[in-house]
Amino acid sequence: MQMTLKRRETMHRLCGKGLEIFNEKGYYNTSLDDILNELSLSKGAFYHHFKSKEDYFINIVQNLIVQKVYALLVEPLNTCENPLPAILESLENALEPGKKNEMAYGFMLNDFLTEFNKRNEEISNHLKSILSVWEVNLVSVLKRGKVDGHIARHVDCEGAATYIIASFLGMRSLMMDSTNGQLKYQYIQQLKQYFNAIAAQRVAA
Amino acid sequence: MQMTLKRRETMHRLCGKGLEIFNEKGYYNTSLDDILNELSLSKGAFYHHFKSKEDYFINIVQNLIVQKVYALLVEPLNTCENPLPAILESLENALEPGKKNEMAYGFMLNDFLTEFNKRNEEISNHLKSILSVWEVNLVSVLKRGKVDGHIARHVDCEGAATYIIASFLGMRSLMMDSTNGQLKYQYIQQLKQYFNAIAAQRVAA
DNA sequence: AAGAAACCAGACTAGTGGGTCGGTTTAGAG
DNA sequence: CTCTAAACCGACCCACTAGTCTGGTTTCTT
Repeated sequence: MQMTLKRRETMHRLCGKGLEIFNEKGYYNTSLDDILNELSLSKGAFYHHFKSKEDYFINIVQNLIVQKVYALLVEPLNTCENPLPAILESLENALEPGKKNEMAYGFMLNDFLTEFNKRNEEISNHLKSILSVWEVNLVSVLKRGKVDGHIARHVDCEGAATYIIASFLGMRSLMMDSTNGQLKYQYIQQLKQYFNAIAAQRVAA
Repeated sequence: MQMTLKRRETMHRLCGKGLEIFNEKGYYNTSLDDILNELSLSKGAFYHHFKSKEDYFINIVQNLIVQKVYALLVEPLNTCENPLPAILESLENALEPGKKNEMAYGFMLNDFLTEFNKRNEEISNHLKSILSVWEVNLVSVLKRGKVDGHIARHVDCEGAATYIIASFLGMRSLMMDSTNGQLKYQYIQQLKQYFNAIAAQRVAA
């Protein structure tokens, strides 16, 4: 099955570079040749592995993007401590500029969501389902926090999750330009204020 | 100078319909013919009035979009009361589905911002400057609220403004699909929580 | 060794969409 | 009524890009 290995390797290279360039320039503003030239591959190679540009991108979404969201935004939530600081840390980390040349700034979710929204329903649905996974996990973690007495009982966990996601996506829109260092700091600070408001009151005595 | 009137009228029709369709389908996903057909105008007519598609859109931004942002998000802030409810109301109103067929959902700012971000720096800058106007006004209103004792003294007004804008932009991303009625409600509720956190404590007695 | 299957090169097709250009209509001034 | 200039028309041009096709090369199987 050596051929399968070769296949996997080429597809992997294609997906990796694809995500990189799509993230950089946007999906519709990137031609296949842009990617192919960069990898010294040809149209023939590409269409041997993927049946269309759309199929290709869905592949990228379901492999690479899903993984990233899990690693950055879902798994860090599973600490047994107070969920609020855990959420805060995951968001802060996700907004971090990429180490070295890697994907930066909580990457792309908002960008792709917006780009495909009015253009390609199928891809749009894939992306939304990723968001949905994140949301579900956020909600469940918040609810657990309520049970554990870290979050006030009156809090609407679904609403809170939606709100957190919205603010995060919005920050990505604002951080697109260069002057960003303090934006992230400001965001985290204000989020803390909000978290204070939904945290259980620690009544001393 | 009747000709100038004719000119203005045609340009006005073009801009209005343009904003409508661009908002609906996105700028790059809308061809000039899409708009021209709708108005029964020709390429020739278009290029008689605008020097390019880009020039055309900048025109739309600087006339129509600026106006809408002012009307919906800036002017409502100028009440002499507590700024927090005023902000809340302006956001709620801006997220309202358009009456009749008008532009809906706090319209387009986030969408266009994202669409042009990696594509057209000039337009991108125009849009950012609109955001900036909103931000400046938010900050000044917040600061006034601090002076008037409605907002806690420790609050970072710039940070708060950024945060409010981010959450608003993010909501737009989330509200793109159909199931939205309660999203807005959730958002407003959570925003209230946040506002509670930054409001001056009313110590009774 | 030979044949098949996977892999890849690159010219070509077809469709799209921004922008151009010469000609035609319209409307207001004299 | 004429004459001019602005407004407008629409066929055409050109650059770009997703996707196809043919043919060649490598790699595995038997």
